[in-house]
Amino acid sequence: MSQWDIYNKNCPTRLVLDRIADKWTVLVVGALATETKRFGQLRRELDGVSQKMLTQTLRGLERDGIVYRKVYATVPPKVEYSLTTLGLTLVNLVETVRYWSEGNIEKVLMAQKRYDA
Amino acid sequence: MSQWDIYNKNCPTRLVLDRIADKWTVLVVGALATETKRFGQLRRELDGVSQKMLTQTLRGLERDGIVYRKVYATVPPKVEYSLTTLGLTLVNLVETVRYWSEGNIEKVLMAQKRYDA
DNA sequence: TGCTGTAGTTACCAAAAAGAAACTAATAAA
DNA sequence: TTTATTAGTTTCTTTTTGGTAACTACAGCA
Repeated sequence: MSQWDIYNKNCPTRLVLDRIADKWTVLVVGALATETKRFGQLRRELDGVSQKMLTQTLRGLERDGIVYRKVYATVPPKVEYSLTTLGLTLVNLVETVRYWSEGNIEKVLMAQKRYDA
Repeated sequence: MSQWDIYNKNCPTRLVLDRIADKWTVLVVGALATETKRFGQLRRELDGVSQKMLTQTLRGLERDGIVYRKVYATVPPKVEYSLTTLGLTLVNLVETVRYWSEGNIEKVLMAQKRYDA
């Protein structure tokens, strides 16, 4: 039993919850699970993400020590993103989220149909 | 290899991702993991949730077949919420999220301090 | 000479999310 | 007779979010 409690409004763990219970976070961490990738690669992979949202998400993850950002001082710029040790501990979690979503979508869609009727 | 791909913008699994990669969803499912609860109980447990957000979250989860809502036609009203079979398959996932948050908050806070300096 | 490519930042605007407060119904208790 | 109770809904307002477009640097290529 720790001092932290996510059910308490003022507990800082709420901030962590906000970060990882986030669509783009799940997709970014999943995309970086196997290999280092450049900004443009991520942008293309995360279909539908805007440049702004991707930058924001990556900055947040970098700040939280989940993603490592390596900048090459070249022109045109080159920036590589990878998971930190801490970030790697999230991989299992986000893959479970993905598998759950892809594995239960049919049930969810059926439930929605039933509800809407 | 299924027909679903969460990395595709138009894939309906994105909707499921939006639902479960959500702060209140994580907390609600966690709160209902062990027992059926009434609306007011949930409201008190989920510190900081507004009535409106809780209602919205519960409706969404009910629509997706994750939460079951049982209404007693009494006055004052009584409504009980519980997890469906589908909802129960989410319990492990949301508990992992909670444990990760509570277990890594210190590392995250330290990383933030470093980044902000 | 001028166009392309990369990984951003910034400003602006529209849309959506979320908070606050007021209102409901019928019964039981004070 | 008034009041409290429960689980909402509704309206209004504020805040946050997110999208679009414009701008940057400089090397390489036609």
